[in-house]
Order: sequence, then C-alpha cells, then structure tokens
Amino acid sequence: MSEGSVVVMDGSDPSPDPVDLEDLHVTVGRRLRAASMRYSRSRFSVVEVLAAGGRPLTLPEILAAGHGSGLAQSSAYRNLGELVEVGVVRRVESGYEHSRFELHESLTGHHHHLVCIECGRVDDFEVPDEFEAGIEGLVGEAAARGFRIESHRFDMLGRCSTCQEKV
Amino acid sequence: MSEGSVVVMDGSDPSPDPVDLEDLHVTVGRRLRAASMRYSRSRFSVVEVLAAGGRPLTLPEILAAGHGSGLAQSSAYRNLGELVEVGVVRRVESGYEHSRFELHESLTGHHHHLVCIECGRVDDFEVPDEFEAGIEGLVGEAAARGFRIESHRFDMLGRCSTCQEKV
DNA sequence: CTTTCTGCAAACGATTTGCAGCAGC
DNA sequence: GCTGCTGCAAATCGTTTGCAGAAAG
Repeated sequence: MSEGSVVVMDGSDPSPDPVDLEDLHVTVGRRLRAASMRYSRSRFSVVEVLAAGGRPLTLPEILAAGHGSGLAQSSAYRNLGELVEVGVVRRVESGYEHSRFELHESLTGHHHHLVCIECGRVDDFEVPDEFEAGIEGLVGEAAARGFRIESHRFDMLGRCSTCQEKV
Repeated sequence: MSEGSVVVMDGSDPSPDPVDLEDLHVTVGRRLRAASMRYSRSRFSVVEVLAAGGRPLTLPEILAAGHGSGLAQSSAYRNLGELVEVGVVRRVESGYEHSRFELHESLTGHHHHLVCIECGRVDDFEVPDEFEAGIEGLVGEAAARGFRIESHRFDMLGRCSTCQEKV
C-alpha cells in the first residue's frame, strides 16, 4: 500500500509525466517479486512502453511501440493482466474497440482523462486540487445511497485536435 | 436536437426518476418517426423496461424484465442500437462483462453513476449544481490541450450495500 | 535444476449481421 | 401490399486459455 516513489503532481507542469524510469523499474520489480513473479524481459518492455506513452495505450499500440521485441499478443495481454494484479498497471475501458492500459496511479499520480469520441484517443488530464476536494465531499452523499466509495473516474469527452481538423 | 420534454432535475429530489411514461413514449415515437422508423412493440417494450429500471441495465436484465415478451437477444441489441442512434438511449460501458443501457439524458436529466466494483451494478447519482459548474470551468482547460469538449462522465466506484455484506 | 514465462493455436463470449418470414401502417 | 422489423443461426473480434518448449534464478 505505502510506496515511497509516488509522484505528486502539482498541477503547474503541463508536460506528460516525468516519472523516473530507474525508480519505476525498481518499484515494479519489487511489487512483482513480492508476488513471487519475475520481472521478465517482456514485462519490462511493457512497462517501458507504458511509461513512454504517457497516456493510456491499446494493445496494438503497445505491440507497435515495442517493435522488434517480438512480443506475442497473448503474452502482452497476459503480462498486462498480471501487472494489473500486482498494482502496477490499470486497465482503462474506453468503450471503443480496445481496452487501454496505463501505469497505476500509485506510480504516475492521480489524474483524469480526455477522451476523443472520434478516434478513441485518451490523454491524461489533471484537475485543480479544489475540484478533487469537491469530489471527496460527494463520497458522503454516495454513502447515503448505501455505496461505500473507493475511487472515482472523471472523463471529459470531446474531439482531439487531429479529429477536429477532419470536419 | 431541440426537444420540448426535456426533464430538468433540480437536485433536491432524491427519488429515482419520475419521468412521465406518457410523455416519454410520445417523445420516443416522435424521434423514431423523424428517422422514418416505427415504434414497434419490441422497441416500446425496451423503452418501458429502461424507464422502469431507473438505472443502466444490461442486456440480460432487459430481457429478463421484459419476460414473456419473447424478445430475441439479437433484436434487443438491434433495438438498443437504433434507439441510441435516434438519441433515445445511451450506452454505458461499465467495463464489466456486459454493456449497460439507459434512457438518454435528454429524457431523464443529467446525472452520474455509482458503480459497484464487485457486482457491476450501476445506480444513478445526481451531484450539486455547484459541482457541475466546477466541471464547466474545466472545459476551458481542456481546450488548452487541443480538445474540444462536448460532454463529461463522472463515476464513483465502490461497493453497493449488497456487496458490502458479502465481505 | 526447478519454477515461471512465452508463443502458438484453439477457445470464449459479448455483440453484430445475413436472411427469410412476420408485422406495422 | 409495401417496407421495415424480428427471430434464428452463423459470423466477428477483442480477449483469454491450454499446452509444450524456452528462460529466469
């Protein structure tokens, strides 16, 4: 649960995610070993690709990015599933043809998504602290409905710059 | 696009959705006819089930609720797809085994979802106006990232009352 | 060496679709 | 009576899984 290398975003940095690769791999290796799993070459490659992507990627994107690594589709899916289980990867259902995968928030920091309703592309998006605080306030309201809230998901849907041009 | 029977929620009513069935069917019939489609018995039944559900339902749930109507699975899917196209139904991807379907927000009012991470159940959830206002403020920020926002999606994830007991 | 991975190919399962007969208007 | 809708069964397609050989430690 506790993790020393959590990256805290301050909202003032517009660049993707300066996650330190060194730390990242150390942390991932630790989490895998804790589950008596190996940090194999293909798992390493998947993590590397996700870190470089800086946004949720589909399986085809992951395979293409790891070009030459010759990773089989089934292995990639299997790796992703395992990484999800040890809390290194998070699966993002975009509702388009493919699921998307990104590094877990414990590694990249809490954020939300900008989803293109045209091409399905998903970008990361951080919101002001006061907004997040407002969300916390809603948790109590949900409790009144019998729900015990663990997390939330906030997406803004629209058209990315590329797809706006196509109109 | 414009529609006279849009239901506006004021956020003070905790009950599900007092959508008037009469109005609902009239509106749906109008939208279908506008697309030169018929308001067939099975489409009617699907709309009725969704209205009664008051929350996003899966296809199995829809078929079960319309018991006796003998609606074929493929027809239900086809009806739902058509209703989505004419703006009567909205598809909600829960990320669990089945997609879910609910009446379009133009018929039920804008709302969000409480999602049970255990059983996949989804309940409707309305947030205070000031919260929605805060969301609008984020649209401009997204624009700075090249995205033109059309809508948003906010889900709170947790465990429903039934699934809390199972622990 | 032993245990855990990987690739391959087959299996799955939710959703979609072609087609011939039925229903709405 | 047309035209559009429905059920049935087959096809899709992203994702999962069984298995035999290949790596990790």
